[in-house]
Amino acid sequence: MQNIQSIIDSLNPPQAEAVNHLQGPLLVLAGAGTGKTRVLTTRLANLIATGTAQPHNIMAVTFTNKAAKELAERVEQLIGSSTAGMMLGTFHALGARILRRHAERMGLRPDFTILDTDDQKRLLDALIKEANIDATAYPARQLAHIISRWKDKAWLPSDVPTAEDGFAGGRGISLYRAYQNRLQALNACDFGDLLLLPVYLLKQHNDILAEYQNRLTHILVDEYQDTNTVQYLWLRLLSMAHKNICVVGDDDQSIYGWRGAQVANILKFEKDFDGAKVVRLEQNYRSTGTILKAASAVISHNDERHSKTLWTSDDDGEKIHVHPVVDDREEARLIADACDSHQRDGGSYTDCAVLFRTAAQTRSLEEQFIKVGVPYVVIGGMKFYERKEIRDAIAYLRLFHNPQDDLAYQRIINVPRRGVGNAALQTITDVARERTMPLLAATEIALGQDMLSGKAKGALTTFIDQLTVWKNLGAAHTPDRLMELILEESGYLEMLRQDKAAPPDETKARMDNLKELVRAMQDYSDVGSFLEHVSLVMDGEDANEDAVRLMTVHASKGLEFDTVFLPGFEDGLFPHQRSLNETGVKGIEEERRLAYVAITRAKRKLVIVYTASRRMYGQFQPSTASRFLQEIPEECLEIHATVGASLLRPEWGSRTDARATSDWRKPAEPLMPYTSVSTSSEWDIGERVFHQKFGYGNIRGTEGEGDNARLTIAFDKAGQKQLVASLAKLQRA
DNA sequence: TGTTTAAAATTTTAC
DNA sequence: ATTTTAAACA
Repeated sequence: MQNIQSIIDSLNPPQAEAVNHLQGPLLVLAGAGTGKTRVLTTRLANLIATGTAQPHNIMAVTFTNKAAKELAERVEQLIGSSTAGMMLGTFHALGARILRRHAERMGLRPDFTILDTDDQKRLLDALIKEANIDATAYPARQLAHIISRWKDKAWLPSDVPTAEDGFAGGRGISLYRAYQNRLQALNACDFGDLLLLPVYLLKQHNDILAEYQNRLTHILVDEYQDTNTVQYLWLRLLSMAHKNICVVGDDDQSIYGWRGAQVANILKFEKDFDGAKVVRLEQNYRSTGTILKAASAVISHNDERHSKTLWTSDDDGEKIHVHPVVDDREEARLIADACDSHQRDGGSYTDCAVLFRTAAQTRSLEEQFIKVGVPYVVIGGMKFYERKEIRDAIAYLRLFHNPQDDLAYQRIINVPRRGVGNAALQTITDVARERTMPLLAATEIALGQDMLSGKAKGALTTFIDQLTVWKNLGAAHTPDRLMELILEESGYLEMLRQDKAAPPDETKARMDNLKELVRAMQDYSDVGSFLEHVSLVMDGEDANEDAVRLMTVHASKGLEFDTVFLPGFEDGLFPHQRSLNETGVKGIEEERRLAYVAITRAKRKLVIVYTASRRMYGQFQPSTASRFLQEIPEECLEIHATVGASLLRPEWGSRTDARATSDWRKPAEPLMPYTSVSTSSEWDIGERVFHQKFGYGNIRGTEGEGDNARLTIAFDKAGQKQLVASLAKLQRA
């Protein structure tokens, strides 16, 4: 074990104060780059080194798997032994662990399946249709989001106030109830349940609560500003008895309000936990003075915050580079070129990160990076486990592991094609419903009673037999070997090989992905633990290759880079239009915190880019500089107006033009802060319109609001159609 | 049942 | 513009 004391001696006074405060509630307000992780790990090590707590007495919770992993590794290094006995992990992972241990009490079996968003959507879609609700007007996505928010508030169906139910005329709650019943029947949980059910478990069973309270005498929470109501209740229940809870966070970096996070949790901590000690970390060790000044200026426009003053002993450093460009193509080229010259100058690609507001911006950047030949990795993009072939393979495993998993059954029963069509599936579904049993069991009944036609009968008999064979082999084989066997014997690999519609390189990529999956499975001793890994550890481990990092601003939280590029710094994109017209000042404040996070990722150099015109939905949209750019003091900035840009927007002028410095940030058109540029909700019943394909028509009805508004239009020639207002490109006739 | 064609949806952020 | 989903067709 390293000498903890010598490490504590190297900390600055507030850091040391936090590390030495081991009993009672503690709030550490840690600004960006102030050594938060260092404090967290050292404090954990100190708990153990001083004998205040044994590893198994400690619960340490983070939000991402990456953070959990880093925490574990660094603590292990400090204490010189494993953290295996510690309750250390993400909220979701720990929730799953608790829930599996006591599954029966919540009406589940310990081997329950964790559904991903796709399964969830599919299930809800079926329920919406069963309830005879128009799925176009009330999409499953939306319901999934609503239910998720309810779960964030720790509401079971019976807890939801009727007034809160705006879905399909107040039918959301009954759909939620039906959904929970289906989940239970499937022996499955969604992500929200991993947080919600443990809270109910602890609330309803005093013996279990007492057990955890006795065991977990010290609780540590990272990113406390991102906790939602369920997580808060969870922490409260567990810490009630001993009050040894230490939370670390930064209200200025709360960017998950849309996921139910309550900034209020961190703002009211001192009230919640009487006598809480508060420590502020304000010395920044990451960024230059200029970057810090810019970030502070931007965030100071927010009202709801613990005010704090970040400072650094570092120099001002380079000014922040601002590049107005013509369009997103030039934007991408500029960034790719800059990364290239950074590398030529002796830097490495890994120093550079491109952070954008929306995932959709990835593509144009990628294209340009490929063209210029700059290596890149997309972090948190299309995740490995979301790929179709991977999900198919996993569906086989799931059905193998949990025969009640109807969703997995539906996914793969006719993949590869076995001749099991709608007719056969309907028969099986009927049997299943009649006898309330899973589809797989129903299939066996249907086969036994000879209810299926020739082709389906043969195919399903073979399939059931195969499953039995795999089941028998399961014990003898390692999971990876079993996976190989299933892929080959089910004919899945053959299907990929035979797929003539797919280009050869894609077929190869799919095969490689499956090989990678098999390889990943080698680390697991049984199918169950692998499936747990799959559902919870979605962030793919990134190789340490020398490549520029591309990611959303959300994905960048907690990271730092020498050089940061911020493309798309435009009103309507960053801040995003959705947040502007939705929640008024709340929305813009969260966007501003997001901008704060983005800026503070940079250690030395920050490059902001915005375009005059951006391709969106396949067509060009004029754009103007972000209002956040105007919140940065001018002395922090250095503007690089290119020739192309000044041609397109003369008012930008050139660098040498004295007027340019004062005018460049003024948008060409007056800002319309809280209204949408699109045609949303401007349409009224009875209006006469023209559509490119359908011709002239009259609006018969409108449904919903904003960009999602749906119009029912009776066209003269084409008949009645339902169109989404923002996509239909309607003109007034 | 499988293939072709046309319409609708996508773009907020993610555990 | 590109991708996904539905429906019409063979």
